[in-house]
Amino acid sequence: VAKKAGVSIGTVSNVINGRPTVSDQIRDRVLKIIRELNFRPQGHAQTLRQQQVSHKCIGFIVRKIDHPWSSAISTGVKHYANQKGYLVYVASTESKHNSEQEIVQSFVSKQVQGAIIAPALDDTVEIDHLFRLKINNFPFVMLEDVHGIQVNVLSIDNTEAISSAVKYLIKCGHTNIIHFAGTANESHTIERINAFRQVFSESAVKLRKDSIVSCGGELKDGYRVGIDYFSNADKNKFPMAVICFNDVVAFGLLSALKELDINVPNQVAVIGFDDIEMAKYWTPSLTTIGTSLFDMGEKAAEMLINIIESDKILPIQKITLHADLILRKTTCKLKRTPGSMIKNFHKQAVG
Amino acid sequence: VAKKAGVSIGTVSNVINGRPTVSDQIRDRVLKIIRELNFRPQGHAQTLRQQQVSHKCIGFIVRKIDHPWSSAISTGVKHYANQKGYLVYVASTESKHNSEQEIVQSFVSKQVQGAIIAPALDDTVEIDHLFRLKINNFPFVMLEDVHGIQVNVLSIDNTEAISSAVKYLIKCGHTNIIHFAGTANESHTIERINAFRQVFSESAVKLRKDSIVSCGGELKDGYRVGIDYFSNADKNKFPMAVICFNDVVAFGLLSALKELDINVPNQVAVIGFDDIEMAKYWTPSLTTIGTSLFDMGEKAAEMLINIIESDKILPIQKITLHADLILRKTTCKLKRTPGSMIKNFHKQAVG
DNA sequence: GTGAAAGCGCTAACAA
DNA sequence: TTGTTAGCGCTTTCAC
Repeated sequence: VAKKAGVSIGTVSNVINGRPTVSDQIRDRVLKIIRELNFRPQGHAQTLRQQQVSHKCIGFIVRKIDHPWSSAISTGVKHYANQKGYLVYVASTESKHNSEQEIVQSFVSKQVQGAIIAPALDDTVEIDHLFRLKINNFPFVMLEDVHGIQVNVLSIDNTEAISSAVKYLIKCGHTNIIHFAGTANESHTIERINAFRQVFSESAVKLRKDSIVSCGGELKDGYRVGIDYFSNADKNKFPMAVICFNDVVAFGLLSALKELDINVPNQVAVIGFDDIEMAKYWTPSLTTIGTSLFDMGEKAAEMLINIIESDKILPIQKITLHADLILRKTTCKLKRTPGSMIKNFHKQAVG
Repeated sequence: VAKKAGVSIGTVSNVINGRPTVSDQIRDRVLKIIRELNFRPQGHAQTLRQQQVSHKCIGFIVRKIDHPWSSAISTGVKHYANQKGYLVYVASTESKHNSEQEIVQSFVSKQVQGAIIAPALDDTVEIDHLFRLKINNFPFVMLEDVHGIQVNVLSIDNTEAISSAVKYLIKCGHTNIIHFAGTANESHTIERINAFRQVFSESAVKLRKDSIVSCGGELKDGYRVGIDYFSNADKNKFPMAVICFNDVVAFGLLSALKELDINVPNQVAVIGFDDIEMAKYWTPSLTTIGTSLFDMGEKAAEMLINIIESDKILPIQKITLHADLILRKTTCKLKRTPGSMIKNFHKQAVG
């Protein structure tokens, strides 16, 4: 290392670690050489030698870091982890599978002690890296179930959630209910679509072929698809109801409906998913389906840290959280029969 | 390690790394022992030995991970970093200073190669850890200037930003302009308050004593303070204008004003700060001050990675970005003189 | 106040 | 196929 450049070797170590047993003269010289060589000590070797329990920390792998869903869960994870003395690193895969593998691998090599993973699933599910983790007894908790391997899972009951939303809409008098679905390939998207289909198969209300609209999971998707769908929409179909893949899609849709002068909730009812903080503050405040994301984060962190701190191997846990329908202002009971509504609202829209 | 438990030692290594030169019988036995002992290999030692350039990665230290400002910048950071083959870890300090120190230290020990830091500043600014970084030639870029040390900085021109907003409001005919200020101790908060004061000192319009309202930086702060302030507000003071610390505070305020049936922008004009994505989609869409946060993230990552990849020490860089006023629907030119407005709007509010 | 040497846990190359 | 050994870059102990 920098020893050749100036003097000895243990001395350099003493300088770097600010030990007082070094003469000012030598210290200055060493410091100068270090700067000249742009020398950066290797943390790995330091911690290895020091046997320091380095800083305890866990990782959280999300699909999109700028999505409120991720952020809200992060906050819960962090809260619990910090209590237990762990730092949290958040890394985003952008739903790319090889990105997930890289991150996982880097966590292992960096001695991150465990991970919470919102998996980036696509069609060709590769889970080699998860097997590798298991071999290394690397603790991790998934936020979605993964087929083909026994893992710890904390997830949400999408089927029940969608079902309660659809049933509520039907009770309100809606017959024309559609779903703005999320990004293809994501397991939440698929589960929610399936749940949507299933509820209809068990109910008197019919599901139309075009009831499931492929949309995406972001604000701009909701807006774009909202404009596309409703600017050409047959007003005779009103009142309608849209269950959105998540809250931000719902926000985008609400923005589009506002622009098209379509009344919410009377002409079109909107339901979101996740209950992010802003849902309550939006105008009109958003009816949505959700469980406390903060609690979910805390729970995931708790599961993970239990595994980390146990010296025995714990049995696999699979926990499913229930989501509640939270009624706000983007839905309401329809006052009249759909038939009479049509003219009424049409008139209103024109006048 | 696990050698004593079963057989030899290099063999265990071979098993863990899935090398094919191991008999099934031994592999199974070793695997079983590993599981029994809950043995987790040390990534540090592995990478040290392998001299693998481990995965290149950088860290991003934010104050609040669930704040859209952080998320938006993260996205830019990640985009640029990934292009260059770096992973990004995001860690949040919750504005706690010792948390920042811990994270920085853990980055160093984990061989994260550089960091972008949104500093958690409080009154007693401690920057020992930053000095330590400099000694180690650890590359970092700050998103706010720090006194007492020469560091690389990418920041935003708060003074110019606030100034342009105030001037615009005055041009619109506003005379009663207030500021919902952010969290105390944060340098953005202080800079914006100072800028606010300064503009008035240079203008004909007077600043009242109570024009700066301590609020906070979150959605619920904007809502709470909005309700407090305007439910008791003297309607004679209308029209007013509020420059908020950031966009989410503005959202909270808009929600409060809606609840209080106060018209935006005619009775109260609102300006945000940051121009986060939702600002455009909110109803009414939010007038705000901002620079592209995505670009800012990219720029910060670019600065950082340049430093990392240079074998020489680069000169300190300080870059200030300009923020533009983005006019949307929460502000407008006032049509009449303030005097005549009062009765007019009062009537409207009652009717 | 400074230098030499041992050894952290692991992998890779080689010997058995 | 398995066991043995050197050595990654650093810190630390102990002579000097």
